[in-house]
Amino acid sequence: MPELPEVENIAEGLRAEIIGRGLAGICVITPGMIRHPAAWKTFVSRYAPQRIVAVTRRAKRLIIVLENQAAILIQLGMTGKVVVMDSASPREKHTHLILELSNGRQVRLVDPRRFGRVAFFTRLDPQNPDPAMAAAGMGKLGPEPFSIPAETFRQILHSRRAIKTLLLDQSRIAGLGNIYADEALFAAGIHPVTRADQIPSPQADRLRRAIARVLNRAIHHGGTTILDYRNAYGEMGNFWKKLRVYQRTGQPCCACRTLIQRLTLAARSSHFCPQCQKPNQRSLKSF
DNA sequence: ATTTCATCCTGGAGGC
DNA sequence: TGCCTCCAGGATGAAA
Repeated sequence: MPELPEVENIAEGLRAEIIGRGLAGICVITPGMIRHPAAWKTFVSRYAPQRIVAVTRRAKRLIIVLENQAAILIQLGMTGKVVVMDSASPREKHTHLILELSNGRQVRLVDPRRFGRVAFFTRLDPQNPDPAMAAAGMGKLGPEPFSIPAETFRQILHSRRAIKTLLLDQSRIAGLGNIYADEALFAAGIHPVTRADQIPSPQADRLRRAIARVLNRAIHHGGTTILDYRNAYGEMGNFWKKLRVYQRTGQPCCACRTLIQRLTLAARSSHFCPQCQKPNQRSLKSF
């Protein structure tokens, strides 16, 4: 399940492979994956012969920047992956989009569950992509999780919702998914059901820094591979070896040996150490 | 307005 | 072995 660190690694791998190459053609295999624009066939025919000038990322969205500020956006959803292969190599099942490069290589989007999506832009500012994405109906994104000012973070936590639920809300903070939300909460010693506005500010600041630290470490280790994630070279990430709570239910906590527990919150599993992450009184009452 | 919930979709796991 | 059911959860849009 690609979250921010996985997308960052994919972008990094893609940069070396495709920047400076010409985009010789775009092959849409599954039109249902294209969410924008409705007239995407026009984009495909008109903007295909362009040079790729950059590969960037906004939250979990991968942005391939073309000349004249045209851009292709890929959101990987749960099971999406991007691979670069020779055009002659056999096409994997569930391949939905192929970008043909001028050197005979291909960028392919493979996504068994089709939760991912693709959008084409005739004009998107790589420094400020949010307006174009909003105009495409892609939903608001909160700030990137690195370097959020303490005061901004305090405002984000001003909510009665459980902190875990809040961390997964992309319109509040963009880029966290279930894995790194659990890992950041463990690192900050906060129980997932804790009401966000009941977290004392020293602990809130610990969480703010834990989020950035966990994501940076995951990027450094090539991301986390649970099932499907691969980088642009088809390699698995190594961060799963570093996970402290995620999918470790019943295993001893790395800090205190208490067994990791799991609970369902907002229809998602949360993993936590009941000893290191004590719920406060308010959250106990509301849960 | 805020928050929750069903929905999309396939593959893998476990039960029988 | 094979069939069935359940589960995984990112993002969205409808409903409470």
